[in-house]
Amino acid sequence: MHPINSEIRKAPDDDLRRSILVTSRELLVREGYSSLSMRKIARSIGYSATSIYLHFKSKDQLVHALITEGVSVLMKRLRPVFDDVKLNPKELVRRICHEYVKFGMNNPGYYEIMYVLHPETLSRYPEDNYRDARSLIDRLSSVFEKGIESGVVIPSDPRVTANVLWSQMHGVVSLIIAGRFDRALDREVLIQDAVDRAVRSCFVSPEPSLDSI
Amino acid sequence: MHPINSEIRKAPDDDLRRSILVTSRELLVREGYSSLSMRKIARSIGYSATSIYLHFKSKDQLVHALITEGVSVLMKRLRPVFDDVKLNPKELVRRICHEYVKFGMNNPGYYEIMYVLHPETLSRYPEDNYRDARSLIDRLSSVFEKGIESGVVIPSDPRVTANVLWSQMHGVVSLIIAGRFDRALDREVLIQDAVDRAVRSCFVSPEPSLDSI
DNA sequence: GTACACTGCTTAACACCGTTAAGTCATCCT
DNA sequence: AGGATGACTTAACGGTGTTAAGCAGTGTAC
Repeated sequence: MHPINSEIRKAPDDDLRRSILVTSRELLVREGYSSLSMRKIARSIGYSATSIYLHFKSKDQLVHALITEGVSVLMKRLRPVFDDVKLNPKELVRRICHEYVKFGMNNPGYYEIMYVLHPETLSRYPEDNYRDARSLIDRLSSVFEKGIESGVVIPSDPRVTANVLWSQMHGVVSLIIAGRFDRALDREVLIQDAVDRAVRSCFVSPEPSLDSI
Repeated sequence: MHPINSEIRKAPDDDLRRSILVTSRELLVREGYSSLSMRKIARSIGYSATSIYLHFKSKDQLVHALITEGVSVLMKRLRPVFDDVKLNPKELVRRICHEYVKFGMNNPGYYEIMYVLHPETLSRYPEDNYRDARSLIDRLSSVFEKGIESGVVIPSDPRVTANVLWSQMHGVVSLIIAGRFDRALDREVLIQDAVDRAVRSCFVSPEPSLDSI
């Protein structure tokens, strides 16, 4: 009960844990994952670096907690779209894609730890924490499944379709975040084209030749 | 002229530079970028860590050299496909996609430093070294350009098309390398579907309705 | 033939990093 | 009062990239 700057004492509750999370989130959002260090976090909250280990077993586990936060932010953006009953499948998928990309653009720090980080860094990320991220893919799959039944989606394994769609969106997002595209290209045009292409590759094209019968 | 293990003297030429490159390439390929350290490289070649700085201004610059290597390996795989005059545009693009993905699968270490690494790590990568990578996109663009002229490619900005195609392939490759897909999904099916979709989204579909006129 | 500069490499050090072990001090319980 | 507990600390280990300074041979100039 005596933090490094001993003037102020914290309440006995585990709000140290909370302030670790808050501060590391700020650091992540502001300066990116590469400059997220235990010591820097500790310095920011006025505790010693080792005190973080009282609440998180390792840096990995702290990052896992941040990933969980990021996933829930993303879900908060996507859920209303999934739940919008007024949307036809095609519009739904299009909106999902745009929301996903927008999340990446607005939260590169979160995006990085969620989807870009090297596998060894997040080894043993608890399966439970993947549940939300996976449920995202599952909901997308079921949209495709129904779409196939009603004939608007090109028949294919809906789970494969969902995952490939995801990978397509991940492609644009990660390359934009990494600053890999030619600067002469308009980012918005790129995104629009990628989404258009992705949606088009899933849904049957409106066939004017059908009503010729 | 007295390496750390002073039994053997190197020839006076700059083959220390070469052996740094060889060793770091091996380390990169064998253990991935995350465990590529100056000290480890130095240990492997029997020199002190600081001797690397006599040939490379920084780790970044060493990585840049490795990136250049990687790009040339990739180009070696793609060039014959681009130059294969027997291929129609659609088959050409399909083969290019498959070669690109195969390169990523076979060289995750290279792929990582070439396309995944965080932007700040490779800040100030000399523009010249991008030339090859960019020429790749340029050649793809011109394939699309000609394809549009001859009516087999869906009209759109060819440069945008090429970049989006690239991003789609990057999506699958990077997610596979990062081990992010559900393990239940077959990797090959995923790749095949992604490539099919990508190609389909660029080329006009064979229209059976045309000959009904 | 000796003095000097140069080259190619070294060791020492700095400021970071994640993480573990051991210690300290206030509070609570008996 | 005294011991246990809990919350936090400092010290340390081994790792990182990088810089500064030093050292030993070689080549050149006088």
